[in-house]
Amino acid sequence: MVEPDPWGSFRDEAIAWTCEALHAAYGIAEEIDHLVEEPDAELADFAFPCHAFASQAQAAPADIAENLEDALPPTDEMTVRAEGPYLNFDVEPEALVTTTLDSVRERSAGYGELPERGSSVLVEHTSANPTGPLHVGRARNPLLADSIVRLLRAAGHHVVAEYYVNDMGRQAATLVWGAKNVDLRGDAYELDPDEAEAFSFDLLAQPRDAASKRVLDPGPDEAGKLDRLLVQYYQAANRALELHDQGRALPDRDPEDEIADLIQAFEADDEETATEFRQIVTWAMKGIRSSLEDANVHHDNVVFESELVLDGSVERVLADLRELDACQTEDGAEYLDMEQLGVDTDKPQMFITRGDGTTLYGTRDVAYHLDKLERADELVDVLGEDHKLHATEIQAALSALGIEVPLDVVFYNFVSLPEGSMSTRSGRVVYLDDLLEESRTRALAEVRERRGEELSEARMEEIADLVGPAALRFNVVSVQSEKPIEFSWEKALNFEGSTAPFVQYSHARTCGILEKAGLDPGQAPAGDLTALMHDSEIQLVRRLAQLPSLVRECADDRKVHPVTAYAVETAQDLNKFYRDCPVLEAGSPELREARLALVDATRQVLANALALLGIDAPESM
RNA sequence: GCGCCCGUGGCCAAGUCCGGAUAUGGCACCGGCCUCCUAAGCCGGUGAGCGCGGGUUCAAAUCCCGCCGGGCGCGCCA
Repeated sequence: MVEPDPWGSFRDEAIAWTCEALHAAYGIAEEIDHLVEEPDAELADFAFPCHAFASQAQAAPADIAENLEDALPPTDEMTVRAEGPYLNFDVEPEALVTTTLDSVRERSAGYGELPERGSSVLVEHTSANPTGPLHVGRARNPLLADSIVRLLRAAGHHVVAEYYVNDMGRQAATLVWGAKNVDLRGDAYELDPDEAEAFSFDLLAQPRDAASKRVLDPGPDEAGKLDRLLVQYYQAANRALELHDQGRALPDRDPEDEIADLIQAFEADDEETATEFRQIVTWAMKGIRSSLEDANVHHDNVVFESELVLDGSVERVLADLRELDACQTEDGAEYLDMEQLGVDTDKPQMFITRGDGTTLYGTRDVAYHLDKLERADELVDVLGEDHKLHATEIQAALSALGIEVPLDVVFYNFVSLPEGSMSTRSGRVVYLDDLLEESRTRALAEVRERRGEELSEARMEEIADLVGPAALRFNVVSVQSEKPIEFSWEKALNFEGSTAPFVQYSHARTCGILEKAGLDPGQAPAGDLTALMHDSEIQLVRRLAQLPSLVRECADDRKVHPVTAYAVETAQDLNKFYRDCPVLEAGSPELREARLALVDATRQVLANALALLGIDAPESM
């Protein structure tokens, strides 16, 4: 049985020894896990700063370090030395190399994965309103969350990724209203001259003309990617609402009322209305899911909020919420008094029904969380930071119902444009599709320039398909999720430095070496590894050893940016090794074999790290 | 106005949760490296003391307080 987590096992050992020595020398018995550091590689693998115990031990930190060193038995796994106030540990190269490379070889694609934890986690993510294509601002959600899902799976959880479709709210209703009432051909409507330019849509008294029919009953080839068409109806509907408010359009109608009527009819399960919503939402979702597939993001399950309303779940939750003392009424609408629930928020009232009796997003989301809870042990929601208040509200509502939900919410900041945040409604957006397409095109140009003479056109296109979307994904996900990102085409399409293409390229190099050695990936012989002694070799192995620990940390903290850093660092270490240590022309057959094993292991680790990011590793590029 | 998040070389990020050894990468810039396993690469160099001001501590980019700048929120929207 190989060690699944080489670095973690050495670290645990260093901690255990330090504890023992601390106890033996000073009678101190304390948890010191958090004190043990991993400083720069030249300094030590693990370090224990002794300052913390100076007063307890009644000794200078440097003396403590000396005493601890003396108290520790020598082993062939790790060396220990006192250096000033630090007790430094170095894993013996031989132990490091054999433990690590054996583990990688044995576990191959599973290297990095941790033992089953037996708990199930339901990760809800993306859940963008089905009103149009995914834009880059929101796309941070699926890109981030899909990697969190992969990390949790690697960490041994059973994970379900779910998309919650808000098909019954005002946004969806606005789109439906638009699809039924707006003609996008845009000629005859009378407006101020400057308005006409901004709003070139024709609002029709008659629903379902040619254009809206196209939405409600599209031809076979339009059904695939209808989100881009639909969003125009959504934008037009919003524009109509705005103009109507200003008294400049639809003087004898009230779009707002008509939208409210749609919601009421849907909640009352009016068949025709339900069909319209379902159809339009399904088309929008088809477009969104196809974009997600292009970005290699997967959901295991899609839940429509209307299901929860129509099957009575929301009604049952509502009944329970009404029982609460905190539930009060204002103008016929019901709300929960947050202060009474002991929650200090910006909004003291959490409305759970409208005056017309229809429910609100928050109410339905409470029901949805209860539903999720029946299907998993732990919940993770990935939400934009604009949902922070909403998240506290539903958690407050849930705990008011006496349900402690093991819910972890991961917030992210939006990707914005230099001129401000992206907005579907206004059309100030960069769509994910366009960016993916652009990235692919750019990648193809790059491959052609570099390898145009050697590779076939088909192969170059394959590579571009792997590299373009990967560059984008890597880029978005390499920044800590709570930091804002300002979008720039230049950065998004950069293929040098800390990027996916650099990591992929390094992976391709390992494959190139193996190929020249006549070996298939994963087939390097398990020879005598003790020949690996060069600093660059050891540093590379050290890096490989760390993947499982990284997975544990990232999965537990639900963060993915350290994985991108790790992938880049591994590639950098590989490139240094590549520079310093000839493989095919190594000095001896033993060394050559050992280096081939290291190359093969690195190939595997790079591929595994990229897999956590939803990125495929090409064998050549 | 109130609440939450962010503020690190010219630019972009890591490090901040759990305070410790000369602050780590990338882009850009300057200078080198393709008779040698793919130059989407490698080596060297210039450049920050971590928004500002206090405080705690043997020790602060990391903790506390105040301020400034940016984002988000404060809907019978989602």
